[in-house]
Amino acid sequence: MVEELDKRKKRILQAIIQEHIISASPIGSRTLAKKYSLDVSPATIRNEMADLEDLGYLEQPHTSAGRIPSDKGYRYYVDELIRREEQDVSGIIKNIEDLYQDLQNVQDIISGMAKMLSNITHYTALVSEPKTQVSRLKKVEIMQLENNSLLVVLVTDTGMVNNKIIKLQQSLSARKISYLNSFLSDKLENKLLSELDLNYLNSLEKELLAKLDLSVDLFKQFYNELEGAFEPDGVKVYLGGTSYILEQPEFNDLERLKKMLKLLDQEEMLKKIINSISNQDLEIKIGQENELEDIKNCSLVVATYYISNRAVGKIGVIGPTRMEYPRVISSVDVISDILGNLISKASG
Amino acid sequence: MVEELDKRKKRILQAIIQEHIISASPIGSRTLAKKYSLDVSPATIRNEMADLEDLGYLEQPHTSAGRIPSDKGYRYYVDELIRREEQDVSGIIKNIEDLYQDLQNVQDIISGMAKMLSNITHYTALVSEPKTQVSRLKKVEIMQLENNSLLVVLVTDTGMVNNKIIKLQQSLSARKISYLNSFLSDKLENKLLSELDLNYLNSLEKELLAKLDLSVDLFKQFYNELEGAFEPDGVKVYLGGTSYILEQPEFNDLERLKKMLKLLDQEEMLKKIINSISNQDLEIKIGQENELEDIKNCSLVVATYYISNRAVGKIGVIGPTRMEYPRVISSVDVISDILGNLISKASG
DNA sequence: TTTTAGCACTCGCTTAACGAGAGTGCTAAC
DNA sequence: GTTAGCACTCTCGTTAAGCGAGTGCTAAAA
Repeated sequence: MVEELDKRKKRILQAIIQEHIISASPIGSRTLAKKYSLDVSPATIRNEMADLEDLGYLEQPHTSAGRIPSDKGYRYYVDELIRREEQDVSGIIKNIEDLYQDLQNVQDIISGMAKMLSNITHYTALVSEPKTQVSRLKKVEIMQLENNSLLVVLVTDTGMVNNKIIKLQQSLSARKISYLNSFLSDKLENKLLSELDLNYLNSLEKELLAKLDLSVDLFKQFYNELEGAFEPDGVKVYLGGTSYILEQPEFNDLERLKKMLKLLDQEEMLKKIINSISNQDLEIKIGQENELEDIKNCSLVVATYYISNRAVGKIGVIGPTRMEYPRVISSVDVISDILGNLISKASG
Repeated sequence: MVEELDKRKKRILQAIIQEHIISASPIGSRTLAKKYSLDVSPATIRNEMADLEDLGYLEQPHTSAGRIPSDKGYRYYVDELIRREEQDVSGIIKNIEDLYQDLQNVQDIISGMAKMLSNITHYTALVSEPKTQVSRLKKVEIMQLENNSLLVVLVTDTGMVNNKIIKLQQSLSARKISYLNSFLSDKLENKLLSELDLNYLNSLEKELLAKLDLSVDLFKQFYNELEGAFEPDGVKVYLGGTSYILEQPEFNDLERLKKMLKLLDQEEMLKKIINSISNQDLEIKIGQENELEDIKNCSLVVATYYISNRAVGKIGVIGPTRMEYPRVISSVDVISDILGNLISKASG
């Protein structure tokens, strides 16, 4: 399927894609001959272009228009024609990490990085929260707010803090609360959240009720929260720079624009999108390569970010297939690193 | 300025507005005569329409088009021509409160209500978090996470919970932490957040350092958080149903749509919008009545919501001046009540 | 005095026609 | 294998014509 192209074909394919990325319109043989020193006449280029079209790398919107790259063309470009390290964004970006140093709340860091990534790339950015399944519970604490309301605080080692106010019929003595805290700390802390399943929690409930005279109510609410707060599907997805899609000429069509914006408005959809990406360090999905019907005319560039060597979340951008891949790839790469670092530092 | 209109003029104005709200296009005399039983000929209606235009209630996009309502026309409609209680949405909405009963996190309640309001009205909804200045600090608690990191939890009586992980050079003994907690509880809890100014905090710092051997670091970080978390401008604004503006024909113009979406993409702007609304129970701003240049072609319907009788936040919708005012007004009214109730219960 | 019928006129919108421009594919010569 | 030349195709922007909805005015009717 992936034929080896001769040097001139490569050169021409690359030139067409680069030109198309800039102009967003079909590229003709004359333009190409003028702007790139290919040392052959337009007629020759035309022949080569016809070949590239036969091979599936180019498409013709209609007879007598120039050519545009196909998904396969972009794929070849990304895999073979660009050097990944080419772009040196690191210099510009180096100080971002310092800039965001004092954001110590994970949510703020994530939404900050979503904005940052979209600003750098000028595409819409997507970031998922750290996955809960691979997180450990670092701290469980119950505090009394008023006589019959408690605050439950849960902290994971990925820095996610979750809190809920629980209301009770009865009030609890300070002694009971303190017992409860040490009991829960003992049983829950440093456990993987995936270990805290219904079975385990039920057994805890029994054990606890045997020792302490408590309303069933409390524990039920408590583990509702635990389950709810950290359920796999509950992982939020943050968006940055939605309005950048407005700058893309491919969305000048009102219908397409509407479709896209509606899509980004549904959180369910964002979750699906980001979950459709495998756990590679950096994955690129071009057009039809996407499983989801609605984004088959888009490209995704998504990296996995790490907290203490665990792959916990994803960060990337979504845009038209005509995307500035080299710049975007470097940016996503760098920002994903920074994101991991910032969260690691913040969550100590 | 607000002339009294005779009965027929009122009737005609109302008919034009109602018709325009449905059709989104200029209304002519013939249409009006056909659809509404006004018992006069189109010619008569034309004369009346010309009068209404002279008085400023109607506008003509161009000669030989029908009339559309002016801002003044809508204002008259809202003030004089609709009965506020007319719409009975309460029935449909009654069970929303039950539905959301178990959402006990204030942020979730707010974003849930933003979505709900936008779904009911089919306009974009805006909701601001409870203002911090009028909130009391209900609970301050510092917990040890690891040797040199602490978790600070702040809870207000409006149910807002704020947490931050603080890193220190030294580690603190359990005794010190417990002392710190009772000290801070004593000095900070049940105070209005507006009272906790720099002066007060500085005096606390002195007092504390005198009694306890602490790194200056800790307290500095602590009150950075306190200041930061609850600063007036920090109040977030939640959006719901951005994509509903796509359904409005007035935004079928790509340029206008872009402008609007960019606007809603900037949180700063949303804050300005919602802060431009006075503290009335229900305020309606029609087109030019808005101070902000960018939304002079939009209408806002915004209600204040209350927690234990304090006006703490705002909830409303933004849409084209051609808005279904009666339905929107009732909806905003009802939902603002529900929002207040839900938060009160959750933070109770 | 108010209402109405009649009518000429205006304006926006849609459709069709047309020409310019860009680009192609093919053929034949280099 | 490469290139010049050329007829052909297709899009896009502009112009013109026709339609439809609606108006304002006048003069007659109520």
